[in-house]
Amino acid sequence: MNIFADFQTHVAAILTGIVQDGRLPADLDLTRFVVEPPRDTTHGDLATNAAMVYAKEAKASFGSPRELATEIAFSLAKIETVDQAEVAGPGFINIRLKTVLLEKVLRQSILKRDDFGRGGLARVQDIGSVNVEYVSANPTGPMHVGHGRGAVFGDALAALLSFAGTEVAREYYINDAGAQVDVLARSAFMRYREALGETIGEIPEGLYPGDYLKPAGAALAAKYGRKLLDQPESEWLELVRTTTIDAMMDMIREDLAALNIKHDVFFSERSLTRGAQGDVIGAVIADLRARGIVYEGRLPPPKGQVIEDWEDREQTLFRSTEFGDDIDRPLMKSDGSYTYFAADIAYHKSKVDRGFTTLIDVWGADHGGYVKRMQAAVAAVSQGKAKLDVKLCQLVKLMRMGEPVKMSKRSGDFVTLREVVDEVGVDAVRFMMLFRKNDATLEFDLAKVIEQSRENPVFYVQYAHARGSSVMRQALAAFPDLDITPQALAEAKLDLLSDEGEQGLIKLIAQYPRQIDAAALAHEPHRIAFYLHELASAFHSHWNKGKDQPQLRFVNEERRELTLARLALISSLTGVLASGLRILGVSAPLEMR
RNA sequence: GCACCCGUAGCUCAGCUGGAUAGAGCGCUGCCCUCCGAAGGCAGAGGUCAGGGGUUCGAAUCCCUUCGGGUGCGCCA
Repeated sequence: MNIFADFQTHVAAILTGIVQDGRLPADLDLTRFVVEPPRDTTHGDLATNAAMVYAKEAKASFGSPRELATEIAFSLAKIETVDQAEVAGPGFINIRLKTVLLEKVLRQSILKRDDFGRGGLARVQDIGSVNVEYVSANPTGPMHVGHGRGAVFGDALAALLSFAGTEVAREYYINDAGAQVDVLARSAFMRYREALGETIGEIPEGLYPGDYLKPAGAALAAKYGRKLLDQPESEWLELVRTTTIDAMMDMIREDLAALNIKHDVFFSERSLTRGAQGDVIGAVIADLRARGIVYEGRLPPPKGQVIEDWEDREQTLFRSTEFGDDIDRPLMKSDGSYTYFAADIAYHKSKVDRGFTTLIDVWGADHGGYVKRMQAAVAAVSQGKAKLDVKLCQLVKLMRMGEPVKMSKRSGDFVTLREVVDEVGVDAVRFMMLFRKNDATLEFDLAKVIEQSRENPVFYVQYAHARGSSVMRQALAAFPDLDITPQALAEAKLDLLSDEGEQGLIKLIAQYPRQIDAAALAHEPHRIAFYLHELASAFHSHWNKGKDQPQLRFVNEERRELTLARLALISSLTGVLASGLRILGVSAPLEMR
């Protein structure tokens, strides 16, 4: 249950009443106002700006926003869960709830457990089913840390959307069709020769030098012996390419699995031209050409940079300018093959054809220049029915004690994701990747994330969960026969939770469903990480008060009823922490070791 | 030259799609804690929200512009 959403409905109903009286215009957009926690908690439990938002429309019947606010507040005050509703400032309405309502929220959060906060988005609006495409790293080597950020982000976003009540598919686009996979095949072939005892020396410029191809070469040697050695490249290329891509994808899947990431669909770019459907890209282009969106034409050379071999020629162009792009985009290379963009159009059309209406692509920030054309393409192939949101993930700067980490040469010129995961663990990697907005660069300090201190947000949040669990154990030690099942806790005398700190925690817990909805709607999983940090902080802070004021401690051996009520709060709190952490893919430990 | 992203406390960053007196951690200053609910606690100082204009009841948030940083700019993916 989401009290913010509930009161959004209440206020909308009151406004509708005023509309029916003819004192507000009939076409009033009732989604414009918000019900939110007030900045200052002394103002009350909820606040709405409704009267100010509709000030203009209300001018005819109401002298000022405050006048409209007064009328809304009057109606709100009649709701039985409302203790008080008063107008403040320029026209805010501050609502103070009866404690029974917050107690009800607490009770529900205990009884619903994992379902508290779930499914809110589905009730608010129909998002349709969502396709999240993330990682999509080229199958030419192990994943590096930058890939990891996109991977964790996409995975958490998918989990968040799913929790919020939308259908979600997690998808990986395998770029297995371009020139670089041929380079991969040639690189693997070098390792194949090496595995058969040849001295290959330095890997030639332009090929992939990394050691990670050695196993692939050895596998080829084991499978084909010396058979391929004397064949021309045209004979072995496809064979080697296919097996090597498979090996690379296995490696990538392992890297992802180490982060607990699993995709539903791996979509092969190659399948768009060589699959059962034949040349899908050609078909899509033909279709768009018939609609006048693809044409033959010339492009001006780009300004501000010199392209030496610029050749002014007529080419096949996608009319992306019609959908907001800066320039029309080529679909065919001069050698007659499709551009990457052409394939990507067909791929995104496939998503649309499979029924997705919200497409989310997670890319590295260096692909920012590609966003407009892809959105144009989605608009074109879906006839405007599907929306593409592209989430760009910025760089990750690896640090150790404040110093930049030197790049390892062992497996190329980057630090692999696997190295980092092995060093600091999944939880630290996932949480830190999400404890920042996706489009802000991220400083990741390998030393700090494993520290057990307040400075380390991963530890701080996990510790809150562990501390809560520890309270439960302590309570059972003090009252061995205590029934702490959710049913029993929900029946505790929750009105005993009268301390300011306890009330603050309850109000924060009541915000969880709203945080989920807002984060899901904005496609911003980092909000959950920050919310959890805030919740943990409030808990630790209240806990610390128990040092000077023993009467605030959760377990009170003299007062069984009070202890039970406080355990109810703890149970709700750890439930929300665990729920949020699960969305982020971070474990919620029962104790810190 | 053009497009996109970023610019908030000394540092690293939030700021709930336009709301009330702009927040957190680190660092800094002061006090408390060595009778373990202290893998610390409390309090305080610190801001031209890069600069300037605009939109309106109200702007860190939206628009324009300047400056500064990043990314990209047929036939790479």
